[in-house]
Amino acid sequence: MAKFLTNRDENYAQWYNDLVIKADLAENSAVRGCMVIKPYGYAIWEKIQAELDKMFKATGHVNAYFPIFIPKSFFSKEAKHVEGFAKECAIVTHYRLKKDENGGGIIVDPSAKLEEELIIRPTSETIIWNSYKNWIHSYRDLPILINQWCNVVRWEMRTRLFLRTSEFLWQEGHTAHATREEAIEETEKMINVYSEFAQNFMALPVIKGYKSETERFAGAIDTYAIEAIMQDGKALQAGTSHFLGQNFAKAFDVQFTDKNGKLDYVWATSWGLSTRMIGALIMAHSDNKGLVLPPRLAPIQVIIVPIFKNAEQLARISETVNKIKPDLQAKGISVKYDDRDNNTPGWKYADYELKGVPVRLAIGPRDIEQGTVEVARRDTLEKTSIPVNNITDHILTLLDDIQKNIYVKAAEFKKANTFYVDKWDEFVNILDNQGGFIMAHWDGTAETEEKIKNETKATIRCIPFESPEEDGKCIYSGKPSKRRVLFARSY
RNA sequence: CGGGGUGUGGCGCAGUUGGUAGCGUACUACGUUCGGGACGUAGGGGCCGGAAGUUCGAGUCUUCUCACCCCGACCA
Repeated sequence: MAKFLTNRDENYAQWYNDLVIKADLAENSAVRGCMVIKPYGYAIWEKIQAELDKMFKATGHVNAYFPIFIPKSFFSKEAKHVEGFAKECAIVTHYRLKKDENGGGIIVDPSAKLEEELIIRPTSETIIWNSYKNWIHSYRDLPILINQWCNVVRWEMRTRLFLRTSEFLWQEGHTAHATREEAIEETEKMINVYSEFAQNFMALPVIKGYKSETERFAGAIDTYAIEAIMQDGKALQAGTSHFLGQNFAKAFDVQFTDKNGKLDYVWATSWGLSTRMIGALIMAHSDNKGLVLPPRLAPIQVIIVPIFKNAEQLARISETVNKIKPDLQAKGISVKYDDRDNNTPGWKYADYELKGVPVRLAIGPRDIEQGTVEVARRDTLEKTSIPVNNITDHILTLLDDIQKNIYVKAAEFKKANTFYVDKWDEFVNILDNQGGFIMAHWDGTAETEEKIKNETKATIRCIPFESPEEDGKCIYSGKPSKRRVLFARSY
């Protein structure tokens, strides 16, 4: 058994941390709160980027790049926005170092103080809308549908690999529209893109919904989010899409002339998804043997392990591998052949299981004799012997099966851990003892939301789009409510 | 910023009443192994986070300091 991993059921947080390190996804860096994303972890991010980027392009978006530095004055133009981010900003105040006259070291040159400090972007609405001001004059300039892939910095007090780091990678879309309706449509479109991505690629079932006013993005009129459940019953916000109204247009004075020659402020949206998704991927599917990656995001989909006693045997096995590997690759499957002789097959099995490679092929002398390949799937750990001549087709369907199975498993987990609760005792009891998603009535006030948060650490994750209207009473205050909202403790 | 903890070969750890550093693992070489994390033999690698002090002598005692981790408040 996984003697190198902390047991998931004994210490979930430690299991997660161990897994990130042992699977070689990332490590802590010399800079507090910042991680080094190692090649295997970055390869997952590249997969996420590639798929999302395709989806963005397919919905009419283009990529661009804006500066990492934002003049301090830009930030204060939108009141709620600055309020929301002020407490976690990194600020550049100088642009030069010099030798310390008193010691051997190097100090900040006091004479190189910036006229205006620069904020390292925690998000780019301000710098982008400052540009949009110059780009937009007429309704003919709209819509602008731009995305950028970049890093952002939010000076968090406590950090965890992938889930919350001071610097993280993400994409942020920033769109500008002529009408309120169009902007809302865009906001909805993008939360749907995220939701489809989560379900189809990450094998992660999510709940789409509105954020309550207190949980809303700083500066947004409305925030839509997708929320996923992790194996410890906690919720993880996996992506957000914001309807910004005319807030940023007004803050940056971005007006356009409409078809009737009338001047109006531009309508905006923004939406983002970050490297945090890798954390979600890990926490949603993995087990005590290590990662379980959905095939569609796995950097290596098929690993081939030869079993050999000597060079001649390896040569014969390699002959077979050299036939099947190109076939698999021709079908777009990423395959690695691990013919290193410094580890035993057993060691390699354990290692690739730790790394979550969906399918493992083992080929030994016995297989060569019988014309078979041993196929092992990571999700169920089942092993079967398959004739070598139809291995490609078998693996193609197997990868699909695994993708589906991981999704179904996660969906069943979500269902089994979603509770419809009407009594406060039960609400508290579930949170304390098993966790999970709780669908309960809420009176719609920030006061009640705050009280529930203080007493249980549970927050309103979202007001689900698909929550049907039903008469009920607030779980906390007993006041009337029209629909259930999603409560959970969260990351 | 509050509470707790840890700093000793790359990693994980031990180190007794103070006596001049050891184990596991990883690494290197050779040999035997190889169908679920192999084994043997031989090697290389550490001024014990930093500073000051006590002492004939400090990984160990004292004081100060730095860093990191975990739990809370803040957050994608």
